[in-house]
Amino acid sequence: MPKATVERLPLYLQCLQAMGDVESTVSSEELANTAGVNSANVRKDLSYLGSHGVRGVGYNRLELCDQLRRALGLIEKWSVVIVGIGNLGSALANYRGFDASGFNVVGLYDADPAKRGHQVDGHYVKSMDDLKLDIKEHDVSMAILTTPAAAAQGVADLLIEAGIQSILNFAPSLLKVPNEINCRQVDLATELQILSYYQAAHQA
Amino acid sequence: MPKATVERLPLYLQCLQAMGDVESTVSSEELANTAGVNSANVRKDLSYLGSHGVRGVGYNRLELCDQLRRALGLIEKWSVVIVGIGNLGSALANYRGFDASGFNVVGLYDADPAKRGHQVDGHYVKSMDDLKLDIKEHDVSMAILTTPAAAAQGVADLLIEAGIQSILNFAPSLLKVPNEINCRQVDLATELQILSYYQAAHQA
DNA sequence: ATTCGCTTGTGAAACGAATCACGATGCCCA
DNA sequence: TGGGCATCGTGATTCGTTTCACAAGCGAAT
Repeated sequence: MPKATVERLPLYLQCLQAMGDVESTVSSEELANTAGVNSANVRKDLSYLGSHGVRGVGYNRLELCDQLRRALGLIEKWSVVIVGIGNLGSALANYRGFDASGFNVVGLYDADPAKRGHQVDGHYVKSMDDLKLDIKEHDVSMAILTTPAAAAQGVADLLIEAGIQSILNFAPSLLKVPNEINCRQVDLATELQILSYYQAAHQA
Repeated sequence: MPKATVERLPLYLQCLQAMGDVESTVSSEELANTAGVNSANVRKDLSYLGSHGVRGVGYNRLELCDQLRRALGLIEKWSVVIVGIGNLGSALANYRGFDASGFNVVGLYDADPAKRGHQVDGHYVKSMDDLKLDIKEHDVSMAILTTPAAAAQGVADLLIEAGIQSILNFAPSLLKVPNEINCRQVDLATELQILSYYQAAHQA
């Protein structure tokens, strides 16, 4: 499945869920409009799912949701840890959107002893020493990294050693990870900078 | 300038800044390694800046930083408002990375009266009623949206009416905006879902 | 002054993704 | 039962981006 397609599947899922229960069937055209893409693109994307829409009618909404969830691996509930419980880490720990889509935050960790014992969203913040054992014990495969940039690589190495397979990194620093580890970088300042470019260009 | 290039410029800037003051000159190869891209790609990207590296030597690090900042429009200091002061909004208000790259958070707004008067990072949370006037008065051109999904479109419309030109939207809902408005969508759950896909695929 | 090694800048080629265009197909209704 | 309409699935095309490959240029050393 093309990378570009994979990155659109969550969008489709979101759009379908937002449609409410009114419509039992959607056309590629409809979905394309709400998702802001070309309808042929939608059809091609969905065709990778082995999805079978019905010609003349469209796709069954609930069935399509199901297929998307299955394709995205959202059938199983993934366990996630968050490392770095600053402002952003706390916010993510409290974020309800994760649970809603099949992710289960099972532990919060921070290197700063002052943070320990504090409770965030019903979880006690634990020490980095607990990290490795917890990951192995609870079969955690995903981690969210919200440490300062300087600490990110070290923590990533630790996580990988403990058996983590996917990392979502919010620290503004590029991680060096082995090929078999999935890693995505989200940088808030970067996003603003991109906007800044277009805005500056627009004014010129 | 190609879209793909624009999205890499902040990365280059980040890499160059992280290099410390040791090196006064960098080759495309070096920068490519730290940024995780192909060196020819780096050179082509930089060539759009009208940058002139020196053959046999490389690029002057500081000069290149400067050129990147100029290209990205980071010379002028942008004023930013944050709307929706929940967990994520508060975290972003406290985030130091924005100031560091030329953005200045000038106001926080929330529809919930219970939030008013609370202070976050030295700013009082204000009412939505103040939003429009503040934007016009202080010539604010960028907004960060961290409201619940259901409120996002309404707030976006309000912001645009008030003269905002760029929106960074963290709400998990796609915004309909006029063409001339720059809008970027960052969805945390989406990111995890993409990771989920690759991880599930990897295990199969 | 000449040679050598390194690095840039860029045309050309390869690749991947988006879009177009249309045949194929299923549903509804007369 | 047949015709018409709506929509899918997909080959062909176009577009944008990445990568390759190499000539041109600069600096250092001899």
